[in-house]
Amino acid sequence: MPPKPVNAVRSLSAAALASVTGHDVARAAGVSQSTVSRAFRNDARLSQTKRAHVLEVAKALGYTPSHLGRSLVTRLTRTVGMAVTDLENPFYPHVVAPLHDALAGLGYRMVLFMERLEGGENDQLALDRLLDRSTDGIVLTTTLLGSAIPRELARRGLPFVFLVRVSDDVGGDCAVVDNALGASLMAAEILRHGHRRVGAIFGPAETSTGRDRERGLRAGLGVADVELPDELVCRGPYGVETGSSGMERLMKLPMPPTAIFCGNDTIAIGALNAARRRDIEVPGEVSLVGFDDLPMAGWDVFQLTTVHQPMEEMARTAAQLLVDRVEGRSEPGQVRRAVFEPLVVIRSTLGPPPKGRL
Amino acid sequence: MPPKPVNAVRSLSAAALASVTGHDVARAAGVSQSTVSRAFRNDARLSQTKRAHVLEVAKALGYTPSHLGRSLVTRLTRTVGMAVTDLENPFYPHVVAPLHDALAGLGYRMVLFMERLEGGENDQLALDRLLDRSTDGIVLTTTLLGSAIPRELARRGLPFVFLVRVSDDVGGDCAVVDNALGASLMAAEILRHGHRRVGAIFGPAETSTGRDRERGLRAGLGVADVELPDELVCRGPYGVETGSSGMERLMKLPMPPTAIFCGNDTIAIGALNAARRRDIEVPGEVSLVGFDDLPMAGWDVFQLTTVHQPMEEMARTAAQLLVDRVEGRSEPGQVRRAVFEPLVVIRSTLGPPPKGRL
DNA sequence: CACGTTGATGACTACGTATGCACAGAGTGC
DNA sequence: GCACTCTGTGCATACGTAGTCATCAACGTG
Repeated sequence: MPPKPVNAVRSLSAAALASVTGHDVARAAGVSQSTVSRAFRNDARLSQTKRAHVLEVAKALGYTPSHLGRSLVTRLTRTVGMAVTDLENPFYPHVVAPLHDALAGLGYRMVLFMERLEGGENDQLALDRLLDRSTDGIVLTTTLLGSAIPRELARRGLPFVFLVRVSDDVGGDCAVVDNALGASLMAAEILRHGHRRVGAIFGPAETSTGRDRERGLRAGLGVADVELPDELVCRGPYGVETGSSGMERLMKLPMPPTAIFCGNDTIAIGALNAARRRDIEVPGEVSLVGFDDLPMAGWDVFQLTTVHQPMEEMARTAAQLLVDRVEGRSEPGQVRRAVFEPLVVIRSTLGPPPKGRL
Repeated sequence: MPPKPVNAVRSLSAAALASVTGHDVARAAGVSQSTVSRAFRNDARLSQTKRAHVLEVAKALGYTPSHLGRSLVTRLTRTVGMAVTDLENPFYPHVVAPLHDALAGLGYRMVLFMERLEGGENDQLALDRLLDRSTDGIVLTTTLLGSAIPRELARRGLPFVFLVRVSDDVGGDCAVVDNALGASLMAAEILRHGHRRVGAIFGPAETSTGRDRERGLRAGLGVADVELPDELVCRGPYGVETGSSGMERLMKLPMPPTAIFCGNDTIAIGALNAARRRDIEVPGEVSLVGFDDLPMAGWDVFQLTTVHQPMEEMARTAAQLLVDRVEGRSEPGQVRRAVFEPLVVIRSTLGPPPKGRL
């Protein structure tokens, strides 16, 4: 009786990659695998002649050491994860890029974790990917205030650092700008121009930036006894749409504000778009300010007055803080907070209030 | 005699992560590691009761299967690399994000490889990172025409796909828009408005998009015997600065063009900025068109007439093509090219030439 | 000349997981 | 009661690398 035909729908052989390993190089060079490993790691105990020979053979065979094998045994991946929710927001590329470069400078590679939603079962899946040891540490940039993620990371002992935003129920190293201070400085600037009827389009209240910038603005205006009545306040996610619809609503009011503080530059740009659409002059009829100082804010079509935060420096610092944790150079119990100075950048969307509306 | 004190400056224990492994779970649940593995992979041969028990114990211990261990033995990382040079260019976030989502939908994660320069020793380092088996395949988006990278990937048998740009000396699956066609359609639109003196600010000649869009524009204008004299042509990288300086140069000419074709939207926006700076009316004094149709192009402050390319669909297709390769569903020798239809989007930066300058 | 000493190298194992194989026990048909 | 099939589980091994220990040759040195 002939053998039963093996009908298994074998998981299609993944292109049958003839991956060349250290053993192959060893065989071809007439040495042991250990020697190949040592040659690539420039181990001092290996003679230079043999090292040169091994490297030559390796090059001829097209050998590249496997990251998986190496990481498994060293228990170090030399990889850092970065959690971002919304890369299409013009803000994040400007934090991802410098962070990538900073990490590269420290010998680490960067992996992007983009998660759309937070909460629910989805959350567990996302968390698993953070915790599966493919990464030595995590940079958190889009954490919501009540997020379970930092808590879970702390519980599992995976190093992390907050960048831009923080979550205050779980302590952790962070690199942020002083958002409240920045907003209050901008409030002073608004007051200095003579505004007394001020509106705002804030970002989400469940983010530390949204909350702190609101707090700073209110405090700063309070100095001159200027209030921020509810009817002059809008709120929404950090996107152009929020600014656009907020602007529409505020300017339709019987007594619209003479200046509007926007939660970030993206919102401000959305507001500027609405202004253009409705033929509202800025700053002629209404002044508009942002926060972040995106490169875009300086473009001639915008010339947005805004609050600068030193993104490159913050990213560099976050990278350093995280790597220090990963490599065990930080005190385990001690939290290191890097708070940067905001800087008001004067351009041309903030002017005096229109005559007769003061 | 007391033992000699071990003074070794031991490589600072990386936070001494008590990583819990499948063996730990097995011990705690009173089963073997194999059973733990089977529980997590939902192996049919495992009884549901035991599976439930194992998962419960695993959850209590906070166990997450190691990506390294798994990938090493399965020889599949379920990870795809994406090579990008310049994330701060407003274009790329809009390709990274949909690609990430498409890959996630297919069960793959995405890793970003950002390399600043191409060429030189730097190149070898970057290449090594692509080839170290940390990835099942690569999406190439910023390939230069003569690049060694696709050649090397092909030689090593690592699957890859071109997205947006291609390199023609090495064949490979790709998802691109028909750039030449798009540019020629735009040329027809420019002609239809009555322009005869047309200028251009092209992207880099060493990119397929730069080359093909130029070719398409010239061909499209040629239909009406309109030439593109050298003095009306600028070239530069795909950034706002190129558009800005190009615009300055062209509009200072004794006989400036009445319409300018820009290599992409970013260049066009740079040109619009220069126009704003110099108080040049668009399209009153000069018409301006772009290519890509970034979300930004539709903003009220720009209202840029441009050529749309279906980025989400292209990204989805690229993801599918690559995964087909990785999982061995594609014919090894056969190249699959997905070429998408461009679409001219009429907004308000293209109008008739100014009277008396025709 | 016996004995450390040094320097260079290989054999071997661990890392955490998946999986082929063996095997135990329960059920089934005759 | 026996041969047989199933079902569930554990054992052992492999994946590619780093690093520990042993080995071995060459080389002074007293």
